[in-house]
Amino acid sequence: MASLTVENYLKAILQLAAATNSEWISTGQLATSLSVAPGTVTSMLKTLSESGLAAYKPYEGVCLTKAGRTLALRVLRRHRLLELFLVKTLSLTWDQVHAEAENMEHSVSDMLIERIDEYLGRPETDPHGDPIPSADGLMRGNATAAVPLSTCQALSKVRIVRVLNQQPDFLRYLSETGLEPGATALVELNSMEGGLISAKVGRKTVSLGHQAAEQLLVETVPQ
Amino acid sequence: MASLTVENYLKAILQLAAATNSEWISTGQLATSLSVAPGTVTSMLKTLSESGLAAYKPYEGVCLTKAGRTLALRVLRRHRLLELFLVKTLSLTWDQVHAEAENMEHSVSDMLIERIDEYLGRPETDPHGDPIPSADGLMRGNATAAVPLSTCQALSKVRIVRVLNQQPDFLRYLSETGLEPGATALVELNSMEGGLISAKVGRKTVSLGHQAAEQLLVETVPQ
DNA sequence: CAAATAGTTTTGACTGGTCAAAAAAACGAG
DNA sequence: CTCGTTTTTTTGACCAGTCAAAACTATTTG
Repeated sequence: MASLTVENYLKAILQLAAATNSEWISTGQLATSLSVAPGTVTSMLKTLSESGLAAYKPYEGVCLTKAGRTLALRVLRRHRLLELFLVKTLSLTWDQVHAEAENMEHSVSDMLIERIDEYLGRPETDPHGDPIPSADGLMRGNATAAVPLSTCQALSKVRIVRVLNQQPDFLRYLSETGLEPGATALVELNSMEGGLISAKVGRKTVSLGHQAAEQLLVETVPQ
Repeated sequence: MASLTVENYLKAILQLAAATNSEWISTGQLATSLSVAPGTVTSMLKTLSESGLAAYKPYEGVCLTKAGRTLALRVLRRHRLLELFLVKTLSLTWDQVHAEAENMEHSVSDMLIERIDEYLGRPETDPHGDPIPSADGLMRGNATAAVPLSTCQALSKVRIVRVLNQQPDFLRYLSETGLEPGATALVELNSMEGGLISAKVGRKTVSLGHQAAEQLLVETVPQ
């Protein structure tokens, strides 16, 4: 059984890889992401390498092996199913569940996760629109052509499908303005120079900085 | 924050104290109950003592302080609310939830427990009939005069209110025979010599050894 | 009451995870 | 290409939790 710590390292590698579009992750990136000293990461990477969960090249970085990737996806699956489960059963808001699931994801059995999956009707995505890896350890779907809101032309009509940033404050702001997964919006302005984008959602117009808009993935809706 | 290990030691002390009706618990009892070497217990007891969670007298044993008792009850509260929550939402059977809650009880926030408590309608007992400590760290109720089934006279009518043993196999056997909390039974025979007790539950008659019957707490029902 | 036994504590050692600080390697700018 | 900066690794240390086995204390029993 992989320890809680190992699970967290694997998950961090997986998510950094996804966020940066590159298999290999540096020691420093991991140290920052896990809030741990660089030396600690180095020693853990050797451990992961020895147990066949990651490939580690000194001074180059680390990359998950098949086994490591599968394990990381299992953790992610637990995390996302737990998030959705808490939202559905206890009506928690989506900004509350991330931290909660972070703790619980290491202490629920496969049996329980299977029951939750069944209860929820085998969902494909969690409350943030993040895809839920399948039980056999594969990251599925994601076939939809989602693009960052920041790249959308004025006058395009879009549906929000995913929010990358999980910070509670940010999520609460999105809730207040109605920019939740599933909602549709009409882009009214996208100004490179001003570094902001405005969209009409419901009857209100919302403006976001580009940095924030990059965190929202949308798909265009035929008008 | 108390570590997972500290929480488990405190909980074990509390439960051994309840099971043996004595404040003071010996090193050996704890070692057995936690499946750990006696020496390990000794060193942990010193730690607990230093952090003011338990009073430790060498060669005598250990006893929870007020603070330790409160913390232990909080863990127990989390455990029992989780059990009930899993039974209610996912229709798990009561023999499945104990092990699951054992793992989860250390990784759920107070906020989540409060929401679960609310969702369940502030229940007083878990699926085994064990009382749920209140949010302010008190073991409540238990005022009902529950006695072991093994002490009941023939012809008395009883309602099962609590099952002390949490072993899945035992619980599954109880389910099969209908001896679950809430069920009523008519004692037909209680033989000291034979060491067994028979009761009619539903339309079937069930026989139990005295040792098993001690694990079932019942209250007598006016006929 | 003394000797045997049962229970407890001490000792020394180990693992997993962590840090700070020193040493080494890689990189980038002139 | 070389010097200085950044990044990474090494080193040595620490803490929590654990064990096995030796030393010790308490209890029972002959």
